[in-house]
Amino acid sequence: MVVAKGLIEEFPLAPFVRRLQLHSSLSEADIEALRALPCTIEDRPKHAHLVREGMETRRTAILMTGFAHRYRVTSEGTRQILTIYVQGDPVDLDHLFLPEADDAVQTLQSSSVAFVARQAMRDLMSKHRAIADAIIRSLLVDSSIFREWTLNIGRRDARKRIAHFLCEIATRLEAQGIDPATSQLPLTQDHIADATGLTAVHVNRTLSAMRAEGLIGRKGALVLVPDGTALQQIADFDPRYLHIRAPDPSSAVAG
Amino acid sequence: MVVAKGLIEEFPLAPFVRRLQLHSSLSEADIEALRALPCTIEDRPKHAHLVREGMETRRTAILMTGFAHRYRVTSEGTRQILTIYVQGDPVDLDHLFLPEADDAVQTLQSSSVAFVARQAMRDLMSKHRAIADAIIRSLLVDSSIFREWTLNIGRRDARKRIAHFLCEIATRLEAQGIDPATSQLPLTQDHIADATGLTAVHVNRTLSAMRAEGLIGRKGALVLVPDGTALQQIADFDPRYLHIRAPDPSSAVAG
DNA sequence: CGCTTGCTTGAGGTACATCAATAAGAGTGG
DNA sequence: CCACTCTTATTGATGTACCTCAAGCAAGCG
Repeated sequence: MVVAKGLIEEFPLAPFVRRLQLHSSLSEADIEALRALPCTIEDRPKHAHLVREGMETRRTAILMTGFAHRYRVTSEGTRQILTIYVQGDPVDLDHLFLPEADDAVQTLQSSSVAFVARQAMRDLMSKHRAIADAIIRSLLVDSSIFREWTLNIGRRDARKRIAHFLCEIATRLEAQGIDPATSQLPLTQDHIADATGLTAVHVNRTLSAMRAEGLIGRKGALVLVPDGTALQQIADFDPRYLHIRAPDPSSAVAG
Repeated sequence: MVVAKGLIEEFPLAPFVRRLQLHSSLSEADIEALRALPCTIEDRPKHAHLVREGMETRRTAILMTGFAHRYRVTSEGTRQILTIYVQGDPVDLDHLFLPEADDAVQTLQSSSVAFVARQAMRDLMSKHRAIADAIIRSLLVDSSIFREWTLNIGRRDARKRIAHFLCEIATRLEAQGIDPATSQLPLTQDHIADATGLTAVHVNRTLSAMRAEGLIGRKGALVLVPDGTALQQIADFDPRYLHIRAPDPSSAVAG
């Protein structure tokens, strides 16, 4: 049975499907199977933990709206943010295959989260080869992003690091159909510091300088500038590591 | 047909199987299938590229002996080493699922490499669920290691960073049945610098200090100290992120 | 041997951290 | 709608871990 476009828009996991389609092409049958995947949508407040270190989980979480971040903490208590999750991102696919979580995932603002039973997801993967591949590809892209962060923190100065970090988020939001120039990022300067391996004070000074040059938007709430070309140049940003493929018109989920 | 232990020792991909068993348990049938997997073993000299950025590959490489590293380079030409590969590590499983390589992999010393046709590996995965799971788990563990490097570089000082880096390699070598105290690591101080986000000069000074304290072995060729407990304490090293499970006696490949 | 590659050491500079205080929002309850 | 509190942003002064440049040395290797 073919599903009309209008209907597809409605189904709960649509942002997730869109996310998978960023890297993989799915047939109508695959999409239909994802549509039928049982899940529960729950709202979570700001700063809620979706995953905690050492936790064992029976279900896997997918971010439907809002933002979250994954982090680890040193024995001295300093935090390193490891990645930012945006709409449509599965946040803990690791748990489908690894027995215990090695880091924590926390919402950045009140968010809506889809939970899928671990076994249901695995069954789906074994029944639909293309979905299994799409999920593996999703893991690999995440992995590529982690590596880019290592490069970013290890080999770029504060200005470039922050610029690169912002470029990545903007690009990923855009790929998910969200305009980064209008949507405020719920990131404090502390978050940016912990994501880039800097201190909040230094992030503040660097951001001020960048704002003065018009590289990023207004003070207070962080807003990205409409045309990020200048920012990308500073950041040495090459989006290839995100592996976002040209949109495939034949299997579009979003209008 | 059951394979005698003695025979298993012989087969070419044994180090790879041992590596998979670090995280997954495989049945005799699975091991037999891996044993039958067609591959060619080739020797590569020091500094040979196994993967190059942008390259498209029909076959996937597994390190049988020796060492290699994965790296990226900024537009300014600075290098960041992203991970070290040791005996048994598959170095480019990404290519099984992603069309193009986003970083380069280079040997650190003359090494022996097994090449498996991309399609053969994928066929094996679809026929043997446990092997597919083992490979996915392998990807996830790699991913966890990348994240730990981000934490290491982002939130620890030079001394701890280097200590942590060395602890990781020692632990991974040990898990593969190699004694890190006797095997010399073919790492220059340049490599350590690029892996930890430091400069070679600073690595040199930090290593000297650590040697003076007896934390690591002799000058010249880098050798790890037999008992790395002190090093681990300094490094804030908790091996859980490596996800090495207790060895499973029922399916041991190595004696 | 000379040449290359990697290690070592010194002097001086700087990008970032730390500490500390103030200001500005943003939410909350009365 | 104000007063209160808590969080986040801002700014200044000072410190330091690490970088840069530069030179000398040791050792492997053709």
